[in-house]
Amino acid sequence: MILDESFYLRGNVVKVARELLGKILFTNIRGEVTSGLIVETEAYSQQERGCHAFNGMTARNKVMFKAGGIAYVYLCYGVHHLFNIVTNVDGVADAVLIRAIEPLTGEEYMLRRTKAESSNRISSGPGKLAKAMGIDRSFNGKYLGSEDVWVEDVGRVVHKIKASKRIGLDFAGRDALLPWRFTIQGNQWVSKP
DNA sequence: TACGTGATCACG
DNA sequence: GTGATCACGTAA
Repeated sequence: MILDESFYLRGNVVKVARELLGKILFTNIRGEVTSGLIVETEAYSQQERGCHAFNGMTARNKVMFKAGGIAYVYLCYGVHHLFNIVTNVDGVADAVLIRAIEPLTGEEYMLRRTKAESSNRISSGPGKLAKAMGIDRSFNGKYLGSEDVWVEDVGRVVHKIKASKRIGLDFAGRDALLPWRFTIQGNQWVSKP
C-alpha cells in the first residue's frame, strides 16, 4: 500500500518519524527502479532550533510549509542532497529526514550512481542514500505518490526502535539533545554514529 | 580530526 | 554584493 497524506498529516512529526521505520522508499529514475527499507530517520519541528524553518520561511525551506506528503530536498555542504518528507498541515513546517536505508531492489543502479565497488554501506547516511536512489533537488516539492518517488507500507512491523540525539546539530544548543533520531535497533545499515 | 564544496541567508 | 555558515563523507 502506498502511503498517502493521511499517514503524513497526523500532526505529530515525531510519531511519523518513528512509524516511517520499516516502510519502503522507492524511486523510478527513467525506468530504473530502486527501493530500500527505511532504517533511520530524524524528526524536525518548526518549534526547535535544529529545524531549517525555525526562523521562518525562506526561499530554501518554503516547501516545508506546504501540506505534508511531499519531498523537501536541499544541498548540504555544497555536495550532498538530503531527502526529507514534509509531515504537517499547510502552514506548519515539520519534516522527517531519511538518514539510511537497507537496499532491496535495483542495487546495480545504486552501485553505478555512487561508483561504489560493493553495496556494503552504500546507503548508510543521508547524502549517500540520496545519491544511490538518484534523488536530487529536482525532487524538491514533489508529491510522494508520484511516478518517480513513493513510499510503501508492506505490513512490516518494527519491534525495537532506538531513540537518540540527532546528528550534526551542535549549533542548535539545547535542542540538539532532543532524542529525535530513530533507528531500527541492530540493523546493519544504520549510519555510523 | 581536518577539510572540500557551493547554495543559502542575513546584512548592507 | 559579500562573508559566514552548514541536518555530510572520506581520508588519515
